[in-house]
Amino acid sequence: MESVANLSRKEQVIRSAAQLFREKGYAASSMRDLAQKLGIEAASLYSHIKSKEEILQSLCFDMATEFRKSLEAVEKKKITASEMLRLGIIGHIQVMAKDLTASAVFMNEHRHLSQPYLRDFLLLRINYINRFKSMIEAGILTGEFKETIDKKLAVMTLFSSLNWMPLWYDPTSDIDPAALGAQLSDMLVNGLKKSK
Amino acid sequence: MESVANLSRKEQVIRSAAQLFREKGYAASSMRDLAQKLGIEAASLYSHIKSKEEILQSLCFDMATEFRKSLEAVEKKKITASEMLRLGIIGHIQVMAKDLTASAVFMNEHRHLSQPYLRDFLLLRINYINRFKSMIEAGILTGEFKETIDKKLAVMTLFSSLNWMPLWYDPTSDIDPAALGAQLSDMLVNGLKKSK
DNA sequence: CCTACCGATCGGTAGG
DNA sequence: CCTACCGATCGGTAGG
Repeated sequence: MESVANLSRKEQVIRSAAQLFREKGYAASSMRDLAQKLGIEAASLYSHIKSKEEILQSLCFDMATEFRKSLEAVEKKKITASEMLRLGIIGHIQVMAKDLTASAVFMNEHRHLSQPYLRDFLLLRINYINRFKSMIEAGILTGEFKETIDKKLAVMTLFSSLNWMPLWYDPTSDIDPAALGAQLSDMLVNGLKKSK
Repeated sequence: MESVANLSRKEQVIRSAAQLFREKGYAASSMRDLAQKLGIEAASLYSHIKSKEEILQSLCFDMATEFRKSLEAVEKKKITASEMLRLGIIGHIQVMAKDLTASAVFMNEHRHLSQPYLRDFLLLRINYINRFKSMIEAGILTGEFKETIDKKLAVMTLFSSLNWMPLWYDPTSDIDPAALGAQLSDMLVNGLKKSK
C-alpha cells in the first residue's frame, strides 16, 4: 500500500538525516548532502518531508517521548528513592542505547528548533530533570543520601554523564547497555550515598 | 601604537564571535551576524582576522593551552593519586570558569575545525584525557580507588561532568569556581573511593 | 522522484 | 573600516 511505502521511505529519510546531523551538525548539513546519501535529488526529499526542521522535530520529540515513558514506568514502582534513581538511570541509558544516533542529535542539535518547538522541548526537558531531582530530594529525606549534597550540582552531574554517553559508547566493544547503566548508576549513586 | 590597537580590536572580534558561536553554533553564525554585533560591515572583519575558521582555531587552541598548563602544574606535585585527581579537577573547573563562553565553544564547536587543525586538536584532547586516566590507574595501584572500577567509564563520566559545566553554571548565582571544583571532585572521587 | 529554477544568504576579495 | 561585488550554496517550489 502506498501509505506504508511512504511511511517507510520517510523513516529512511529521517534515519539518514540523523546520521548526517550527528556527524556534521544540523546547520552544516545540507538537504543536498542528505539527498546524495539516499541516492536521489534534493528536491525529491520534499515528497517525504515538509522541511529540514520537520526532521529535527521528529528526532527530538520522539526521543523525548521514549525518555518520558521510561521514567513513568519507574516512578510507578513502590521502591526506595535510591533504587528508583538507579532504575531511572538504567532506563535512560537503555533508551539512548536503542538509538545512539538519534540520542546524539537530541542532545546536541535541539537548539536549532524554531519556536514554539524549542520552548516545548525545553519544558519537557526541565520537567524530566526535575523528576530526577525529586528522587534525590526524596533520598535525602529518607536518609539514603547525604544531606550535604548540592542537589543542583548532583542532578546536573548526573545528566552530564548520561547525555555524553552517545558520544563515546561503542556497543560493539563496550559492555552492554544494561550493565553500563548499572555501573554508571553505582558510580554516581555511591558518590551520593552515606559512607558506612 | 597601531599594532596594539589592532590586537585589541582583534580580541574584541574573537570575544564577540565566541558569544555568537556559543548561542547559535559555529555553522549557524554568519560573519554578517558578527559584524552587526560589533557595529561594522561584514567585509571590515577581514581587516582583523583571516577567516571565520581562524577565530574558531584561536578559541579552541587557546583553551587547550590553558588546560594543559593547569594539568602540568598539578602533575609536578608530589602527592597521592587521589589528591592529584582532585586538584586536576579543580584546575580544570577554574580554567573553564575564567572564560565560560570560550569553554562552551571549545566543547561544542571544535568539530567544525578543518584538517589538519581538527586532528591536532583531537590529539591534544586524547592526551589530556589519558593523563587523567593515568591518575585513576595510579590510584587503583596504590589501593586508593576500588580495583573493580571501569577506567574508561570513570574517565568518560568525569569529563562529561566537567565539560557540561559551562552550559549550566551561573557564576552570579552559584557557588564560586574553586568550591564548585571541590564539590564536584568530592562527588566523583568519593564514588570511586573504597568505602571504609 | 525528476528537471528547472527561485530569492536569499553565505564567506570572502578588490580597491580604496 | 567602507562600498561594491563575486561565485557558491542554501532551503524550498512549480510542474510534471
